[in-house]
Amino acid sequence: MNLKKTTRPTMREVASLSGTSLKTVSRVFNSVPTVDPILKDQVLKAAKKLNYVPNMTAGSLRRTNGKTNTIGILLEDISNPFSSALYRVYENFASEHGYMIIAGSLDEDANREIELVNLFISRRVDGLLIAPSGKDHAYLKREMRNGVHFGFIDRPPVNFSADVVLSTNLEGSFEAVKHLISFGHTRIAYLGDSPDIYTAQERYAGYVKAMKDHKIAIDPKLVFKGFESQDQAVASLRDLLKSSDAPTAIFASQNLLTMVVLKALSAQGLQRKIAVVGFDDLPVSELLIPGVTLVKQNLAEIGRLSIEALLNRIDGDTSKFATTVVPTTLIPMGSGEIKPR
Amino acid sequence: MNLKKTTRPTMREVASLSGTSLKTVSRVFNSVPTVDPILKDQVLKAAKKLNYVPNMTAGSLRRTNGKTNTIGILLEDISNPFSSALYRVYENFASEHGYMIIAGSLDEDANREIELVNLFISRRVDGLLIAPSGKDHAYLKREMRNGVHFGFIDRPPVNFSADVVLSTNLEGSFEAVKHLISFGHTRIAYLGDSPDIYTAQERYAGYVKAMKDHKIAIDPKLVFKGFESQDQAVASLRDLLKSSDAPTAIFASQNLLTMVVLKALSAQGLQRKIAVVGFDDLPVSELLIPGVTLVKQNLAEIGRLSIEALLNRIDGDTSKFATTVVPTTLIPMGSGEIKPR
DNA sequence: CTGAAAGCGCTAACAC
DNA sequence: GTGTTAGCGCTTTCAG
Repeated sequence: MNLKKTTRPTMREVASLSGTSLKTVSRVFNSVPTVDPILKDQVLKAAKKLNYVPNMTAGSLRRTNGKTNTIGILLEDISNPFSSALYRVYENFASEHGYMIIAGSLDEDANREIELVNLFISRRVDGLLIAPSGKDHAYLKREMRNGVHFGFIDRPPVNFSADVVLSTNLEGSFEAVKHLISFGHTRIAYLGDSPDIYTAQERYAGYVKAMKDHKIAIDPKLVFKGFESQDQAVASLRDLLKSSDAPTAIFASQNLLTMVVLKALSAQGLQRKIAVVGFDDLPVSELLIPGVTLVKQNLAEIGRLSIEALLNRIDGDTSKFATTVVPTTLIPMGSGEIKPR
Repeated sequence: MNLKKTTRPTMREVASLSGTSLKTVSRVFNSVPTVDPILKDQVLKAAKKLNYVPNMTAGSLRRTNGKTNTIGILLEDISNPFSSALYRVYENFASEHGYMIIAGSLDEDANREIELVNLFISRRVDGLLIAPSGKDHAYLKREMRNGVHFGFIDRPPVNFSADVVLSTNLEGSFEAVKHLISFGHTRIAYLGDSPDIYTAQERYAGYVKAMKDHKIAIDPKLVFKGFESQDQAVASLRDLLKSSDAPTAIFASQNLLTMVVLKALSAQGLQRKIAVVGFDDLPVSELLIPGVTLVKQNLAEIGRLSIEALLNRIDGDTSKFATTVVPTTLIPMGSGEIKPR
């Protein structure tokens, strides 16, 4: 086996081919204006001939501020539309501002969060944007002291301070349930994730508040938090719909759960009988009959605000940390406007 | 303004705190087995105390093979389910094998492809996996000579040789159209992307072959290639459905187009009258009534095969480049089994 | 089994 | 305006 030393050209080789010095080549590639146009031309020609591409990682090693122009993004699951839409916002923004993104999926695993934070720090990211799975972020304090910048999205950090961008989870749920109540419903089921999860807590609180505000007692038989699996959710819902306790309306506090509800209803031919409002966007919701009334988060705005704040921090902004709340929007499409029988 | 020299600890500091040498610390963090357990312990303690995280980018600078353990992925659009599903396959595989992924979206832009290839090479990726937008990949030859490895997915490269993983585009379309024919259809519309795009060409060829095999003449009025926009597609389709030339079945060769078809049909109450088969998966297709018959690509397999091949190349595999074809699967769900009136 | 010296490709500092 | 020297944080020799 021969050593496979990469034959990729270096700045030094460009320098010697162009008859200039290493430093002049460096100046040319860093767009330093005070370079003789003639030399610059020679350098560029030599670089082209050798197919030279600067080594950014070597550069940032010596660079004063040590910046790598890389930011790490930790999302729930990049294959899910919520995360991938955010990813795309970050990708576009980063690319416009000369940054590169590295991203990873956490899958609600607190250990994975710590692993990926370390992995990304070993690549010396300038900052990290996190939709957290962990329940304690004190471990990030040391990293922050070491110069890494942080921003949180979707859920706030615990035992740690940083910029945060959230949706109006409570208010959005409140609005959804109030919407159902305004059509005459009182038996409104709630489907949500485990109360471990911040957003699930908030959304449940919105449901409770709407019910209380309208003096409607909450029937515990209509409240579901944290199914074990999608199949179990479908089964529970099927049983509920067949029972004499069946609700006349359902609030599904998350897109996968909305899907479960829609499947269960259409399996029993109830999609025009029982009202549904879902939290989060749903692909092709407008193709369904009736259309699905949804409370949508403004992902473009969440993405923009969070990365803007992070890049400002990296650029030296030392103002107080801020929590920004981005409004959700209820969009009536039919399923949420069905009246009780 | 004070210099914000990052105070992040270095190997040297860990060495001096642990009373060992730089090299011993290096050995510990590289899991070299021949280190005195006592020294190792001291090093680990010191590292923990200082919150030391090794700098991988500095390491790969000096490392013999120059490997960065990073691979770049160029996809069509990470916010689209096809790309994000692939991304997730790569993320998992890479993470299991000690690699990191950096990814970007091309949006059918050939220049963006070149830009991102250069950007990723400036980060010294070990290899690049590309779902290409460009129509000429001769420019990659120099990079390959410089030691970068390449793999292509979804579409083959042009004027360049590398490993390729494709779906059975032609065969999948052929099967879809044959399926419609078997239910008695002869007026079958084709909706596809611009023939510039490899997959669109292949899928159209599958349509043509199925029609020819069954001696059905193709009516040019039923063939649509490359709409300008989604709105234009909806409008064209609406006009067609109202005209006397209306088809009895539609083959939509891509998921966005399938959505357009379903919208147009449901707007006119035709979803139970006109048969539809779509290429590619469609989120929540099973919620629709009727269910949507689809030709699905095996993304998990495409992802696995392509990254496996790439990592093998990086590890020194110099065997002949291979093109691997992954079968599609037709899944009857209702919409494709409607008979002509 | 351990450590000192050299140097990866680049930028910073300071001459010239 | 340009070049030289040093050195970023690490791994590689190679000598102990």
